[in-house]
Amino acid sequence: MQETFDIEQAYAYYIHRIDRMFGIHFQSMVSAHGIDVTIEQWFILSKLFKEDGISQIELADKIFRDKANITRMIDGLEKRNWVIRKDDDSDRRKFRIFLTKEGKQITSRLIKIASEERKNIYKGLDAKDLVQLKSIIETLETNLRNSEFMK
Amino acid sequence: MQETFDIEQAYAYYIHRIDRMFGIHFQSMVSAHGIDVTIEQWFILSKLFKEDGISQIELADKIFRDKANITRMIDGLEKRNWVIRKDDDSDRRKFRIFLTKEGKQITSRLIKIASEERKNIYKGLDAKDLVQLKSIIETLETNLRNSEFMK
DNA sequence: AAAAATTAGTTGCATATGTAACCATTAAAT
DNA sequence: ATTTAATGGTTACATATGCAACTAATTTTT
Repeated sequence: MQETFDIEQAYAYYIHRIDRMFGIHFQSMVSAHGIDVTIEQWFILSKLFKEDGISQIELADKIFRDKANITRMIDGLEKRNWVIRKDDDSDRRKFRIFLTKEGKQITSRLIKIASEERKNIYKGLDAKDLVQLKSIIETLETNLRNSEFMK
Repeated sequence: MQETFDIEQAYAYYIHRIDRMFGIHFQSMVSAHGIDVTIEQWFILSKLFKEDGISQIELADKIFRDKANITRMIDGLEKRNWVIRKDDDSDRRKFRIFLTKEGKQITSRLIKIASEERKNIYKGLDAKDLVQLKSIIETLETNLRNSEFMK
């Protein structure tokens, strides 16, 4: 068993590779349109596009980065005037993050760019495949979350 | 179309999340065994365990990082006496990377640790699921590689 | 109601990363 | 055979990241 272990059989490895490819592909794709955004900034922007006014902790949960990182990403987005922090009325520890007008514009552009490229990226995969992929990943997420090693 | 865009439907997002969970889970798992290794170092070690003596460029391709990063990772592994660089006889630009005795020992331990935890992580997934996951990811990889945005 | 514990967010520091420029060697073009 | 281009690897520098310590506000405990 141990002697025949093969990293090529390990899904974490495949997932890691494809994740890195997605990141590089995304950045190159948007930069071809003259936009400078990382894939994680894009995740944040599109989250906010869907649901404005969420807190930094909620964002941290969604993209699975720690809150220190979210602070710095929001700093960057705020510096570009794409998002704005507003105080939460009911809890003065919190901020609620909103897209500005410019933020909405750039996110719209990104959505258009990403949607068009999807045709190419998902070529050869049908709806059923994608449903299955999502379901498998959700199972993996659940198992990882329940692992004794995830706190 | 654009108005109904939803990041939750984007597979890059799911893949990114699960990748980060895998990374954190791995590190916490091995550190519970008193070992300090990142998941990427683990990828390199297990590659070498399977096929000793490959070059840095080959490693860079396999884990999809640039060669500058591989230089630094190999530096780190060499500093711990887990791997060793040897000159390539037929091409004096190249190194061939080998596991040392200690490197093989630690990799054996890691293989044992990872194999045991796999039962938990893949719980609820059968062989067919995993074959399908791999096949879908391979299609995505091919499509990304063929994209105009990947050079 | 005071003390203790949690929570949301920020900051500092040490380390990791991406990019581009660089060396040395090998391969290709002329 | 000499120049030119490409390849494998390293280095420098600016930026990004993970972690732990910290502040301020809120909740829980007593």
